[in-house]
Amino acid sequence: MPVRKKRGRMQEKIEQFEQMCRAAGLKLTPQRIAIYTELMKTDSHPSADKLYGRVRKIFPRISLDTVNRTLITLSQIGAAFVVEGSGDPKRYDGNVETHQHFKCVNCRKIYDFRHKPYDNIKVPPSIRKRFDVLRKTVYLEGICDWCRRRLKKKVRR
Amino acid sequence: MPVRKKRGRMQEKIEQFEQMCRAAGLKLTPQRIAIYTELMKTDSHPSADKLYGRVRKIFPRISLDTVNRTLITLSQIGAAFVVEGSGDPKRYDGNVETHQHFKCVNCRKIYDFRHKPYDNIKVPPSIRKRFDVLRKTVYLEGICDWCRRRLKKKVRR
DNA sequence: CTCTGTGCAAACACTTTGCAGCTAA
DNA sequence: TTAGCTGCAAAGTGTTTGCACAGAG
Repeated sequence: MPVRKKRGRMQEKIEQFEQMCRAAGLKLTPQRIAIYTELMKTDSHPSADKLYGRVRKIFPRISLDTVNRTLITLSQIGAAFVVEGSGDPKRYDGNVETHQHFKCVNCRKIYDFRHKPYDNIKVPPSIRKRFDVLRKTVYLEGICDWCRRRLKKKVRR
Repeated sequence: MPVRKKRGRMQEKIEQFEQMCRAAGLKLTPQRIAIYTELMKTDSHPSADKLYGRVRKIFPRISLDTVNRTLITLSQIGAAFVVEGSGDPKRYDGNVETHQHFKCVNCRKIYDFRHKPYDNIKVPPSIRKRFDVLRKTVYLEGICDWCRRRLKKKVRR
């Protein structure tokens, strides 16, 4: 894979990102672009702090807060997302029988559900060979009925 | 459902728990049993702090640290588990195309993978009716090959 | 009696918020 | 010009650790 092509793809992504920002009425600050670029350059699912370390090499005066706020913004416009579940304090489940979770991103409540077809999800061989899989689950995220009703009432923020 | 039966099931669970503790060489302290009991009484996936609040009604002198440590112990012997992903700082993913995650519980690294059959997971109607599902994914957890090799070397801690 | 488990206190890690000044549009 | 964004500082929230004593086995 020629470097040429790689650089081209990144350029393309950044242009798309700029469009997303404009569409959402967001300003294109150099910090924002730098954070987005660094996030796109890795597949290691970095935390805000990790990214901060990388972006700082280019922008020594950037603050961690900006990184944090920018990442929240990115996930709001769909340019990135928060890895499932991360960011919550540890939560425990005493039900060790097979079941799945739906988590409301608004109120953070977790609803249990059981759906038979999910019980027998097959782990692909490529994974099974490389890793010891201890747990597998289907994870759904969204807005729960209770929040949906509440959010509708205060439509215009 | 008669109270009789409910109490019976709880009793049964606690006895099983006591056996698990003995099998693991753990002492049966009243605090441990109280924490386990409270966790079993709910399906709300409480955090350590939430449980602390409840257990304290019975054990006013218990400390939050004990609750934290006990919950870790419970998940180590398989009497409970940590809800997927929770407990990590927020981590971000810039790859918005469909893919899945495997997370190593030891080093916390998250590996991307793509498994076509997982792309078209059908959300059960009961969920679709109640909730707005914004994201669905299969989540795998275990030990990665790198950690497995390292862990084997220091077998007897 | 012994060694695990507990409570306390302090340190640590991560995130959020308010504010004043800066800057992209 | 001006709304949105940034950097700084401080506070908030959750977790971890070291230590001395207590209590289960």
